[in-house]
Amino acid sequence: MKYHFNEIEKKWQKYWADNQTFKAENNSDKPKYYVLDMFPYPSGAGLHVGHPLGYIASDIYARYKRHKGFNVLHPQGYDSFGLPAEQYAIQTGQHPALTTEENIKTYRRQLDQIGFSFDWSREVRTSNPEYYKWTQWIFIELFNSWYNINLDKAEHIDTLIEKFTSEGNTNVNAACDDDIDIFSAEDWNGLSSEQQQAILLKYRLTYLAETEVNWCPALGTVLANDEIVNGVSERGGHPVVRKKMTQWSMRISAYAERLLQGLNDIDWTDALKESQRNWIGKSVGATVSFNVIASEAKQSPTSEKHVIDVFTTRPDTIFGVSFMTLAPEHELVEKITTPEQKEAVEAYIEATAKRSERDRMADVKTISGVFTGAYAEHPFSKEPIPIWIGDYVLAGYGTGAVMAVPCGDERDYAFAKHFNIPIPNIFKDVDISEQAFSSKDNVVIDNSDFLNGLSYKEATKKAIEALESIGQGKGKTNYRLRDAVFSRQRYWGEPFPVYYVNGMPQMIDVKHLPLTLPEVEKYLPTETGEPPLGRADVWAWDTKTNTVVDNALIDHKTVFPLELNTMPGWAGSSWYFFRYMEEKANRNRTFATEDALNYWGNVDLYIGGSEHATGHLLYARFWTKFLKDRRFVKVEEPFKKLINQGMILGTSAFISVLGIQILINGKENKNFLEIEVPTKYLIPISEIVVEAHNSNSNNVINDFIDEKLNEIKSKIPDVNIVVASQINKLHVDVSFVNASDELDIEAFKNWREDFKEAFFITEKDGTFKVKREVEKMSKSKYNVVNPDQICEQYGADSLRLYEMFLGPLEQYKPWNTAGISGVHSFLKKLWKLYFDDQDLRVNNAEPNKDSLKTLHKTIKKVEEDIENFSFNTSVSTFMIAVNEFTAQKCTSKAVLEPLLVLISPYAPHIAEELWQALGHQESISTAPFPEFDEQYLVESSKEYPISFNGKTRFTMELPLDMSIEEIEKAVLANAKTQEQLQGRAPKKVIVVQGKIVNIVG
RNA sequence: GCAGAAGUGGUGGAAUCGGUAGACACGUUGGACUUAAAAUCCAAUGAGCAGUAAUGUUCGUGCGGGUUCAAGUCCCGCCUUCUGUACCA
Repeated sequence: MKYHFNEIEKKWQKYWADNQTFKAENNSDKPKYYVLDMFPYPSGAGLHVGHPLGYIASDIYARYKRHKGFNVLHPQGYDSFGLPAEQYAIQTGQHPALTTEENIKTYRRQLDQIGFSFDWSREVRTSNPEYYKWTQWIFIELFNSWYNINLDKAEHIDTLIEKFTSEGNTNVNAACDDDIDIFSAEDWNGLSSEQQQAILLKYRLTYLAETEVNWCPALGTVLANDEIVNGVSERGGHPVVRKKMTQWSMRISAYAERLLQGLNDIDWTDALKESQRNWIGKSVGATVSFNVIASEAKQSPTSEKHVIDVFTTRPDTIFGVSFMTLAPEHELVEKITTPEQKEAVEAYIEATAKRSERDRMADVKTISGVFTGAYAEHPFSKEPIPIWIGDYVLAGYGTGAVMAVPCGDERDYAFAKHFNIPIPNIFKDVDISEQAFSSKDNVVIDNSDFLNGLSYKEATKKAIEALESIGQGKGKTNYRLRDAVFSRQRYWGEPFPVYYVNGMPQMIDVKHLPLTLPEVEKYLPTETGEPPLGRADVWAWDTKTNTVVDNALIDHKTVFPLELNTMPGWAGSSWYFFRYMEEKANRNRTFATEDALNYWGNVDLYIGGSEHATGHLLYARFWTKFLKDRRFVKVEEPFKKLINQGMILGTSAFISVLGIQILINGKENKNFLEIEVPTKYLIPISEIVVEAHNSNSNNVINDFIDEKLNEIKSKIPDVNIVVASQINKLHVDVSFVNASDELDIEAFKNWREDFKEAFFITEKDGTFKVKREVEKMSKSKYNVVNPDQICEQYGADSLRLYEMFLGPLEQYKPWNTAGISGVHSFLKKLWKLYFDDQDLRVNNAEPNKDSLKTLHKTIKKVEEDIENFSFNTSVSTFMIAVNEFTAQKCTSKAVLEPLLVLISPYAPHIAEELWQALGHQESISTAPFPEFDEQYLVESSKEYPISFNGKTRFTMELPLDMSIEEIEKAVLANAKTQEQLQGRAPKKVIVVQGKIVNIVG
């Protein structure tokens, strides 16, 4: 019987679906294990071979855990809100829901054919109203919460209102906005409802705030930093302006310390934890307030006093301050700039506005800045300090202002040198004539009044105390992590369950949710710059009927306007892993029942790309911590163990094309003197010929040009002919290239009309070689490989094995379809162990010693590999095992049956088929994993490598229990040893029992 | 600039604890089977030198040093590539 993989794979995929083989139980005696893949976005292009890499790895692990007796939850679903569907809708008018539905169908078909053990009964889609109802509910709960720093957790807003009512806010220690005034209980109780709401908004975990955004009026939308190039939009090149917009924000900063500390308790890679730590960016230091000295020109009795607040990690260097730098966008710049400097400052601000934030951050070589003409007063020495602006200071970071200490900071030093600003030295016995001294170790502060002679630590403490005593600063821990903007001016996202009464946001009660997306006629922003929901005619909230009603009914008494923004992509993906815990039947009552949440706890293994390091993975941790504070879930961290998979790159194929252009009397003329002569030739050249040409060892190309030239000259004598030639590289579709890098010329000609008639310079044997290069897989590079074709040609089991065989999971590696024949023939060899041409050849023969040894070393290795996520090496191990069993002519069921269980996580279809052939009625999926037994691997002797000065010369088989002395004796007695030594006496003989013998001398 | 990861044959990679570098594959070459092709099977395959051969021998894990009986692996200094990025004050 032959290995008909297509039939086998279809058969078992159907079996698994029909029998719900991989359905997870919420009640089970087995221990639980939750394996999750990062949420896929169903894009229109479908899957390419790079996408399933992580899914295959997690599937192997999930299947392995089932063999190990676990109740495994391995769900899948779609992060189905998103920009591509919306863009497509804008272009075609097709509703994003329809596009999304189509894309999901393709995804599902493609995923099914790879044979994943997903529990599809638990599928979620973020764009389904029954799902986003609960996303809206979480938003409302965030709105109804504040962060109590004393208890270090979020609480319901009612407890805050209670405090305000009884004692005001003097004793409230909350994560809140900076601009909060102190008020008493009486003050609070005397406020109007609107005033109270406005204050509460400053405390809520989600709140409305003015945020500066990159606004592109032409596109009517907000752009990300990297969508802006040289101050204009990447798409279309439209101008972009900085604009303040009122948007929803999430007070993630309240959780900064817990997000940081939580990293210590989770099993993630150090690299990933490090990037989250850097993102959170904790720094300990102090805030210092510098009073601006009112300039004479601006001095007037009414002019307000300006204060510049800075944060510094080095308050010990306060006496080293010789200037201050403000971000050009800093709000004080305009107020303090003197008339003389006005022009220069304005020009600088304008120039800065054109630079992207990223540009400003990466460029450290260019030093630029302008003096504002204003001075600040040093808090202690009362000396005037010049205030500069410079684009190395960013408005969004810290306070947007820096106290510059050039002797202790490289950047400040360079700035001071560049602009000839004094560099006072405040470090004892340190030379700062060439560079700044930025170390915190071995510092003795000098020239610093009361800080003289102190170390970094002592001086820092004392400086903070002194600042506090004069009321111009205090110790502070700063985090880089900023609150996350939660509004998007898009259509295809979750609507906010919010309506506005007198400009104040009001939440819709959860019992009236979901608030579903309204229909709009176009998916673009409105002409007045409102988000697409501004186009909806029926988008007002009737508080009497609790329904969405026509906008015409808005009277601001009982019918109010609804929020026009939608939520960002990360809203739905910040809690989906909890939704999977609940079975579909129970999902309408709550986002997940307590029983389900208690049973599954958190995700045991999470696999996905490292691009989510600081986005999704931080937000999901934030929401989990919030949900725990409010007792909706029990776990502090959502993902216990996390592995980043690398990317699969494409192996692009290029052909070299010789372009010849012939100018006759300076003109490109086909009908010169009425003789038709082609003036352009495009000649593809085989890569080997090009290489020979480049190394000057062959002139096929020059000969060809000469030949063409002579051809023309014979037709048109006595004219001035100029020939220009150039060799260019051209991407060709990888599907036209075989394993030996040879191009299918006919297929290529059919693909590219312009080469239909082209002459191809091939090898002597007529083959045409392409050049290969590794690049990102992308449509435009024609190097995309579709898993559909692979499944059809080689089968899903081959695809699964090959993706793993390519290399370590976390590494970036190129795809080359040619290599798949290796794993495919392995599967054929495996099949042949069980079937000959006609029948099953497996019998009940006693397994021989060698076969048992092969089996048990395979069990050991595969188990270790899976536990270490080293899937590539276990594929090699299978190959070795099958090669050995074949050589041993093994037919014993006692060996071949457990082998199937080992292979089943990797190649489940063939394993099921052979398992059934061995007489089993049940699926292999829960068959117990074979037990490793040491006794089969016990060796009595060892092939010792005998090396001389570290170089192995020959091997000797010696008993393992031989003593070191005896080994040394035996080795020295060996004739080959004497030959190596050539009469010399060895200086030393090193014997490592069971490992190696090294003779020195 | 900073941070992280990586660099091993023609290619993907293995060597998990400092102990026989190149497992397992792809590709290539030669052979068997076949009218032929495909498929399959067998053999060789890091580079150089010597030898008819068996074999011997030198070099060899990005580069330069070091530790060690022994280094792809450990230490110091560099180079290159990839990824991320926030001048964090």
